[in-house]
Amino acid sequence: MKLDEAKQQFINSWGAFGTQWGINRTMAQIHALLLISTEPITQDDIMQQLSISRGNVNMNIRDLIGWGLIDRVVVQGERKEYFTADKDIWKVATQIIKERKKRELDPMLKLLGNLENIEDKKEKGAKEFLQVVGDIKKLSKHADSLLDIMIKAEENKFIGAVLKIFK
Amino acid sequence: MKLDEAKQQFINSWGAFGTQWGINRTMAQIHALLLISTEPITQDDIMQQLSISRGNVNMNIRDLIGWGLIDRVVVQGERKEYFTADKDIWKVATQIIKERKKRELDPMLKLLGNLENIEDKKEKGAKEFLQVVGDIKKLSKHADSLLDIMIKAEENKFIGAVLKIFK
DNA sequence: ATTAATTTTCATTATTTTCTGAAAATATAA
DNA sequence: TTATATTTTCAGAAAATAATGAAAATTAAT
Repeated sequence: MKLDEAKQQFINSWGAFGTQWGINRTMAQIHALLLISTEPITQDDIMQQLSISRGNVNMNIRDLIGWGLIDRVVVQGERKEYFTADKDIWKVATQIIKERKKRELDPMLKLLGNLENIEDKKEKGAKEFLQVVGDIKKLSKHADSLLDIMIKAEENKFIGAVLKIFK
Repeated sequence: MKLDEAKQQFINSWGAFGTQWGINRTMAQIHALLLISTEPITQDDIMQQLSISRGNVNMNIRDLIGWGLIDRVVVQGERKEYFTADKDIWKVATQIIKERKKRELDPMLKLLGNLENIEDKKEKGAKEFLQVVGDIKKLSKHADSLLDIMIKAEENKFIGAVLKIFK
């Protein structure tokens, strides 16, 4: 396989994987493109490389910045804005985990907490309902902790080493 | 909040969360409904409770069975089919992890392996590309191991205990 | 201050995904 | 076997999501 071909396949596949994870295909593709771009690139470069409109590029770039995955960079003597993505994949993963925790896990825990405050806990079926809700809450908290461990493991060699024992 | 209200909110929210994770809203709702149903229920029950068509119910049930999240059960003396969901949330999580590993992580590792076979590894930019691809591959393998640990932790108290140290 | 380049917004359009409902297939009972 | 109940399929409809492109806003240069 040629390098350009491989790059193209990487971008396309990344987009397809993104879709499965509930992420907009184009957003994933832009991220992929930036990951394998050695130099910062402009919105026009992205438009041209992915054959998409200016508006589309602009909106998705804004989202990616919101996710903390890409950054604007100023290129000396250039008027246009340039963009780069952090190439450190561990940091990328950590950042995604942090954001998803904030955007999804936290709201979920809040919801489950609310659902536990039902009026008549003696009512038929209440026990089973509270059991399921309680269990999901417990599991969510476990996941929360585990993700924190992963985030810490990125900086802490000791934890990383201990985790390896179980592999 | 009344129990019925809480149940309804659980179903709706579960559907919304599902959407964020790339899962069909209705499928998530059906799963939620089955999680909080104390007895097995029929397709007609689901149609009625969620106000959706027979075809929709049937297709999503088939998917949920494919995910290993729900089961058909035979009710003595009844002609209709009944369905239940496993209420053990740890098992549910484990099952989802197993399936996603199979459906997403494995194909991803295969793709990355292919991308490493580019013809001219001396070409300009090839080094950086291979670095990113290699790093993602490494990370995916780590994730793979970690998920295996989680699956094991479901059965193995010792691993669960060690993981707790870091919380 | 005026002009030109660049970015952002957002109403409209296109695409993708999901849902419906009726017909076909299958299974059970009479 | 024939009739009836139940499940499955799938073409077309509806809904949800994403993309376009041109106008508006912003920014920088002259």
